[in-house]
Amino acid sequence: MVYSFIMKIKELSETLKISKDAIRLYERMGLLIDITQPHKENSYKEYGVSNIERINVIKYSQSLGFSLKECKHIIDSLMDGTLNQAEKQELIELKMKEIDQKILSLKKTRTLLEEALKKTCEQ
Amino acid sequence: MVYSFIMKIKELSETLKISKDAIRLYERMGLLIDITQPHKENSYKEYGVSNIERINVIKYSQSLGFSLKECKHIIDSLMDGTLNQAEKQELIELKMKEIDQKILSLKKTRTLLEEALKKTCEQ
DNA sequence: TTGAACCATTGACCATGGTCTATAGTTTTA
DNA sequence: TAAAACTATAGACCATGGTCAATGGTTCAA
Repeated sequence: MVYSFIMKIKELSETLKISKDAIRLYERMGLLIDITQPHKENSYKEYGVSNIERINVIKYSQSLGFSLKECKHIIDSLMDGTLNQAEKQELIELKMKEIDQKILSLKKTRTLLEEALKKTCEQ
Repeated sequence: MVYSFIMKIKELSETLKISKDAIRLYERMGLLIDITQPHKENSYKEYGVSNIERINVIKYSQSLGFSLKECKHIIDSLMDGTLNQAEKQELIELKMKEIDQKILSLKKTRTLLEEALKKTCEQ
C-alpha cells in the first residue's frame, strides 16, 4: 500500500476485518461515500478513508441493535448535522423500548416453558 | 356441514382460526396426517379431525418458541410414543437455554444502549 | 347446465445481513 | 506480453412462517 486517502476494496476489508461482500452491500445500500471509479465502468473502485469511520459507526450501531436501514438514517443525519442530541436520545430510547419488548416476550415464553416442564415432571 | 370425522380445508381453517394457506404449509411440511383426496389429483381434500389436535399442538409448541421443523419432530415423537418424559424434559430444557441465551444477548445490547444514552447526555 | 363458491398446485414475495457463484473485465508483476 | 491476482456486476441462496396471486379444476345449488 501507499500512504493515501484512498484504498481498494481489499485493503479496506483487511483494515476493518469485514468481507469485501459486506462492503459492497453497504455501498449498494448507500451507507458509504467518497467512492470513485477512475476510468470507466468495471474499473477498480477507490474508497476514501472516511469510509473507515463510517463502517465503524455502522458496526457500533449494529451492536446497539440498529438495522442497516436504520444505520443509513443515523449516518446520514450525523453527517449533515441534523442528528442533534435530543434526536440521538430519542433514537436510543426508542430502540431500548424495542429491546425491552423483545425481552418481555422471551420472558413470557420462558414462563410457558417452565410451566410445561412442571407438567412434564408431574406426570 | 355434516357431523363427521373429516372436513374440508375451509371448515378446518374456521374451526382453528388459522388461514387455509397455513394449513397447506403444515401439510407440505409433513405436520398433518389423515388427509385423503377421494377421486383424483386436484379434487378436494378431506382432513381427518385428528388434525385439530395436531394443529393445537403446533400452536402450543410455537408459543413455547419451537419452530415448525421442531414441531414436526415433537409431534412425530409424541404420536409414535418415542417421546417419553425424560426426552420431553430435555427438549424443554434445551429450548429454555436457547431463550436464556437470547435474553442475555438482548440485555447486553440494552446495556450498550444505556451507555450510549449516558454519553449523549454528557455532551 | 350454468354460475357461484370453493379448491389444488405452483411459485413468487416479505425482511435481514450477508455469502457465494458465475462471468467477464482490470491491474500488476514477471 | 502473458499469467497471476484482483476486481465489478448481477443474481441466486440461506432461514422463518407464512401470505398472495395466477391458473385451472371441482363441487354444489338453482
